[in-house]
Amino acid sequence: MPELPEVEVTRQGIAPHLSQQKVKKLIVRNPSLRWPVPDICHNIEGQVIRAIRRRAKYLLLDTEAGVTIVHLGMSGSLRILASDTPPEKHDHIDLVLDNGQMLRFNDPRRFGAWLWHELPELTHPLLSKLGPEPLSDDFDAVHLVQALNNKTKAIKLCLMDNHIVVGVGNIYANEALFAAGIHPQTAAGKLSHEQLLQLVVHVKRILANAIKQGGTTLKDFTNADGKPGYFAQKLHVYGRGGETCTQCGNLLSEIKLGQRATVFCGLCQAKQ
DNA sequence: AATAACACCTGTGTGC
DNA sequence: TGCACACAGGTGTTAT
Repeated sequence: MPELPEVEVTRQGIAPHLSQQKVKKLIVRNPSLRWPVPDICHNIEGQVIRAIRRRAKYLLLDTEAGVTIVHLGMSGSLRILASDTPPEKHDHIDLVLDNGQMLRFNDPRRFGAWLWHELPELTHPLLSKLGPEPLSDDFDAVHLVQALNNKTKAIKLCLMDNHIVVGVGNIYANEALFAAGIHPQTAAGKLSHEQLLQLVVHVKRILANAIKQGGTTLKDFTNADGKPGYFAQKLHVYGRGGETCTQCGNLLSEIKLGQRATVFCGLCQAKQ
């Protein structure tokens, strides 16, 4: 479900409900997520949630005692509900607040994660080696030139590599490459400075726009209030293999890159 | 060191 | 209707 825009929309949705609220109880109904939910996560009980941050696709709940780290994986979602709402299928975790509400974590595929870290700094192994945030000034053409220098890997795979830039998943990698007119299989190190500049501009524009639209709802993404996102109406290539290019009318090609569906226009994104 | 493939898991859609 | 199979928004781990 979630790429960076969906995670950010979730953060914005839950933050007002959680901020400065005291946690009464953490209920872990099914601890077998991507990693077993550690018992130490219960350290959040009795704590006040000071801030709700996002780093890459991780959500961070800050307290005096430590940080809860949440990842939604492929199919996870968070909802704010009344704390007496009966759990349904795949409702694995409830963070129950003192005020009668709770944060409920649902994840059918269980690729998501719920972890605990003692320090407010982002020193957790999952967070310490991440590349820059795509919407920050640290993500620019200079950074990409340096990070992609001499790389033979396909540019699309590099865009989706968290060491190079975080938060760009399969949907937005396809969309950004189309917008920048770059063939997804191009060796990353072969791109010109101008092409990398274009890529930076479009990654930022598309992600920012998707956040503004409430994220992309393909099948089941909803925000914390249960509302869908509307960015799917703006997708130019993702999920449109075999259909016509919105730019030139050519039929869009579909291939696999890193076992992920990759859609592009052979004319607008000509190979180098 | 860099790249490619695999793994985790459930739900859904397709074709027979 | 049932079954087998491919595929899905992610990413750490293992193999090459």
